[in-house]
Amino acid sequence: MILQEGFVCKHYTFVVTGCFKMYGTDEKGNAHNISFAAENDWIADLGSFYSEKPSKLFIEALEPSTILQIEKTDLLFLFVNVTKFDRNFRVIVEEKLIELQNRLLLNFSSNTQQRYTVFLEQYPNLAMRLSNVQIASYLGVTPEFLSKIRAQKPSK
Amino acid sequence: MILQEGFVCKHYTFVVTGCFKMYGTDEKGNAHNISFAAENDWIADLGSFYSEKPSKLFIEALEPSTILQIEKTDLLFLFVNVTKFDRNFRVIVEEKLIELQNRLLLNFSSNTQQRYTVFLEQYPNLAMRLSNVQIASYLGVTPEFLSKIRAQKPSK
DNA sequence: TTCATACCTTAACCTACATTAAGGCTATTT
DNA sequence: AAATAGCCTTAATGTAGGTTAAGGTATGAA
Repeated sequence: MILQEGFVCKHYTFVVTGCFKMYGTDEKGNAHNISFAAENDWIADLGSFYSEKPSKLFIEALEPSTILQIEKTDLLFLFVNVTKFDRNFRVIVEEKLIELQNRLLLNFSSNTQQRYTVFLEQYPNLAMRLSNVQIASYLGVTPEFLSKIRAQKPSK
Repeated sequence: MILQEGFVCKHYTFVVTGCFKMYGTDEKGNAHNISFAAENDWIADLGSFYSEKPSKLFIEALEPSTILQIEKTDLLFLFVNVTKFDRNFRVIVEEKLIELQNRLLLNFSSNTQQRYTVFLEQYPNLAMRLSNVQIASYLGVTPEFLSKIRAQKPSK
């Protein structure tokens, strides 16, 4: 667990090996996965990281993992002194924005069956290594309902 | 209408005055608002803009508006030659990512009543100038259901 | 071996929201 | 003044997905 609700997100984390989930909880205590991060991906609650306000999110390992972390002051130093870093982090964040925008649209405009199919196509590696509990939480449905969906599919 | 589904998003658009919506449609033809952009905000389908693939989204004015637009080649020129631009656009995109992430979590973890209340608090200006049809499409519900929600609230 | 824990599935019933259809209000056009 | 077109509302009926509860399976520990 590298970030807990109520604490400030102090690090931008780079995943070397393993896999993490970032999630929030509702008033009933149900967890909702916002995103996953596996090898060579970055993860942080950017809102909390920059504002230094308590986060509403958790970031937690799903497997034994190795990571690299950078603090805000060090990252800001790099942004100011090594211009390439602005570039690289701009591109990283742009990609995440595009991904999230597609996901929001998909959430609005398709049913769980379709969203599950897209997930399997888009992240075959994650689909293999994650439990259906985690995938259901990412799709925004209960594990029970995902199970129903899977039963309907004759597929692989 | 500055972007249509099926066309490549050729410009990053800055809104000087007025208001725009970016939306996608589902197979039944219903529109779903991804985001709004009013004065001093940027809007583009970044996925299409960078990949130069046809967009799945529309960007359309909701009011008579004035805008400034920059093309990809010109923006890339600025990124390479004026280092401040990487910085500024990184920050802009980070803010949008944070906003979208909050919204995704809200969509997962609260009901329409709560999402509507948050929208009113977060964007009081937009709430005033947009029709309920547009707000419903942003919240991900039908105008009929939004109407029911509003009837339950004794509020302003 | 037995027990514990975590995950997956099934099924009956329930709820939030969609769908359809209708009617009213306001603004603009003719 | 009448007609058209958007927008908002109400209400009935329908459906995707949630809830609850139970049982099944795999893994690992004692």
